[in-house]
Amino acid sequence: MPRANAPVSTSLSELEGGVLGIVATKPGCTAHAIREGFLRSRSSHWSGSAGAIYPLMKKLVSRELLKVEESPRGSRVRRTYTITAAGTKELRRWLGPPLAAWTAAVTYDPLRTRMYFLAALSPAKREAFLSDAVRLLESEAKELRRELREMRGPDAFWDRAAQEGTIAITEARIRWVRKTARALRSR
Amino acid sequence: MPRANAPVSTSLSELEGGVLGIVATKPGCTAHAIREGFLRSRSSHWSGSAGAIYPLMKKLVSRELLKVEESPRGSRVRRTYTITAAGTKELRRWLGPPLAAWTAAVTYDPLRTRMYFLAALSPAKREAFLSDAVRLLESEAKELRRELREMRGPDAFWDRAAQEGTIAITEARIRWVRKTARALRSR
DNA sequence: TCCATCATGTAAACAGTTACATGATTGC
DNA sequence: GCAATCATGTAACTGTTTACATGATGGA
Repeated sequence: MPRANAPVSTSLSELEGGVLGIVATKPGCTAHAIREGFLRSRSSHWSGSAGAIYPLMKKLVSRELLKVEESPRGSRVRRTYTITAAGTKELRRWLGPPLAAWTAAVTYDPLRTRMYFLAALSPAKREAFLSDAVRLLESEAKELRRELREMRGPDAFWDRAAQEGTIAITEARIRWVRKTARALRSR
Repeated sequence: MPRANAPVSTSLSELEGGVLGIVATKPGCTAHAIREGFLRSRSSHWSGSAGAIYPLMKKLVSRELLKVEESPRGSRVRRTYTITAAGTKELRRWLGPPLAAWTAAVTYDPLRTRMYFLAALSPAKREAFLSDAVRLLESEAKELRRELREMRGPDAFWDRAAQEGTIAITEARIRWVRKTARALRSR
């Protein structure tokens, strides 16, 4: 049985919340611009694939969380999006407070997942794994710091705050891998 | 057109690598036991749903990365798994070195995702968001430290190392949110 | 005898990726 | 005129979740 038209208040998924947030901060943006944001992001979590974004925009419009303005562009249409009052309400609900406990839970880290199983490698490979990890993390941190330096102006307060989070966590990962390497050598 | 039987060397997905690693460290385990591990884990990344694990075990057996032993249990069969030589090889390849750059990339953090959009909240709600986040992160850290204390013995070296990673990152998140709250107040 | 736990699985739905396909606009 | 970029979309596929369904074993 298909669910009745627009169940109104199923809570937002992470991608939906993120897209709604982007539109809220960049009113009048296109789906393409939203994609670009995901594509440029250093997080590998979402690809920003067209197949994810375009259908999602339609869905958010049909749920009346976004409104769309269509301007003709030859045989095509250019669509720009703005958040509605209902959309802002849903965005705020998604943001919290209150925050769901899982939002603070341990996050997925492919390096950590692999760490559990390093016993399967030879001692030499383990060392190489750890130094490889440090090298990659350091280049990541460097790039993140460079990005931070380019975020200027009072409007960028929350962007900078978030970026400082990525840096803090990357630096914590570096210290952690280094510490593990030391512990391994002095075992 | 279905792809030709067992393409042998498509590289492992994260879940496949993880399952292979678990079987390598717990030879003779059941699919059920692997599920339990995911279900108990504090990371919300995988649910450990039966619909993910059971078909995956079959796939890994058909790729000859795992071998299965079947023992009758009434009208059912109990299946225990062991890693094969080919499985160990694939596991090592998945673990690295060399590590792919994306394994060190910024990880997904629902708190950070929300942080980008806090301008959409009232000042009071922002403060509440941040203190809520700290509270949740601290209870997470406490639980993680408790788990660490229970990991004893020389066999648990890598489990402890990974757990120390979760703690280090959670503590970094706490400092980051606290710092953001301070910056916000003195803006 | 009954309950908790161990154990195995499937079917439908869903979210997101990959790969493809196309057109419009702007600047050189 | 041509290339880069802006822009919109679809179809097939894949990997997961959700929800359901069932049976065996061991201990109180």
